[in-house]
Amino acid sequence: MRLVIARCSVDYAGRLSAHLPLATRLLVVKADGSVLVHADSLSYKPLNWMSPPCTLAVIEPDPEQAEAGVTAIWKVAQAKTADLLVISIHKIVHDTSHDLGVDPGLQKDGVEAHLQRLLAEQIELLGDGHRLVRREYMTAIGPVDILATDARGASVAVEIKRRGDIDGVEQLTRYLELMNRDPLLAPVTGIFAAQEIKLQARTLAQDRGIRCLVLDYDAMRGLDDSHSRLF
Amino acid sequence: MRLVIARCSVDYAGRLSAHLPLATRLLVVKADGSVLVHADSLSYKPLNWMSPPCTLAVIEPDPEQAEAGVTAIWKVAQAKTADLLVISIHKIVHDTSHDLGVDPGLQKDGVEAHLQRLLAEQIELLGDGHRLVRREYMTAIGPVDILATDARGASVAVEIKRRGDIDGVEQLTRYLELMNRDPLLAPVTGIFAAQEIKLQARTLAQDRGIRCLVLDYDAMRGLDDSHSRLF
DNA sequence: GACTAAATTTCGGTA
DNA sequence: TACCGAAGTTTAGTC
Repeated sequence: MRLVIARCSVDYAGRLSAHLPLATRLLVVKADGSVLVHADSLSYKPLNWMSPPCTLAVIEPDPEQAEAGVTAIWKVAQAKTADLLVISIHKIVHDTSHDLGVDPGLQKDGVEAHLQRLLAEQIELLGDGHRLVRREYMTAIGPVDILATDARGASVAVEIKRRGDIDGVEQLTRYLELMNRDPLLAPVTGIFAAQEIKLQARTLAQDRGIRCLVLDYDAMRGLDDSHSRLF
Repeated sequence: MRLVIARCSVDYAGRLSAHLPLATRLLVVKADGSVLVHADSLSYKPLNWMSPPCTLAVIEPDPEQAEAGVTAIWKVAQAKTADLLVISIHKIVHDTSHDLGVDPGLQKDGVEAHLQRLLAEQIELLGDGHRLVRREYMTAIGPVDILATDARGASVAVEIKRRGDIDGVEQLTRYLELMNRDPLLAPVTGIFAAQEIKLQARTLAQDRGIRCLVLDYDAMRGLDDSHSRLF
């Protein structure tokens, strides 16, 4: 990610035409090539931007532009459409680059990861006497969201979804088949936990002996002490 | 505007709850207090943000949080609603502040400023023999968008709007009254130019002897050589 | 100032 | 993959 603070004017031509007069603004060039133009106030939305995929070309100003004080021109072109963003830079005040790496669980994370953490903390929601073994229990075909034990000490594998669909039941079924081959774990029973469980998924789960558990996100959030400690 | 690159986790509670796991991200604190959390990819939209009016408080982590590696906690609270954004900072990689000043014509500008520039370049659109005197001609009550002369050398004041409304006619009327008191300028006639002129505005203008001119933005843009030079 | 409709809408889920 | 609808919607224009 490259951060530039520069005195510049901006022209955008695409689905609409827009022009921003000369002023000092923040220019952000992200790793995927997208460009954001931000002012120092008014909302989270950039004044102008270019969405990926796009390419940035830095070109020299022509004599007339140079005469007007332009030191460099950034041309940001959309790869798929004809959209074009032109930033005429007069003076660069700040220019740094940073390697941020890939953001983890960018969208997958959110409610589902939160639900997993909450259920791990409130493991008794699975039933009296249940105890947490660990979250993200690794198997050969991927991590099981939660591994626990029931009141009798038998293993319980929990698959968590925001919306409980057939796919989730199939996924849990694969885990259970694999885990039940492990003599140290077997017998392993399954719990399919979600905020909302579709009828087809519920039917399939019950047919396979998998218990269904509907999670009340708001109630769980209210009980979460680490949450109430933060807020 | 303050730019911080930090390894952090983020929690938001408001109209929804969201959690972002630990990762390196860009934090932008704008002059109006608003805060943006950006990742290094995927769209112009921040991962999380807080809209103004809001207040930022930096607090010390409690022992348990410090043990987990948290060095500082930013609490960003919305002034009007109960929305709260909590950024748990583990490590600050970069931290700079910059005075950007107020962005000029933030929304007023856009098409209108572009129209003004285009009309100044294509002053013959006012009629044969017209010549540009200057843009943003200063008067005691504010700048007239364009001052020109007609074929006979008489002064012409032009008020430009994107959408021609009653207000714009009133504004031009005030300028004309003032300018016609100046013996060096008088007599000054008025032209009300806009992409679209409302019937009421047109009627009022004609009643006051002000000529109406509908501008074809796309056609003017196509004729603008500085525009075709940029794009 | 409240309401309505568009947005360079974006973003997610569903068929 | 295309369509449909919500969004922490935001934003601009109308009444």
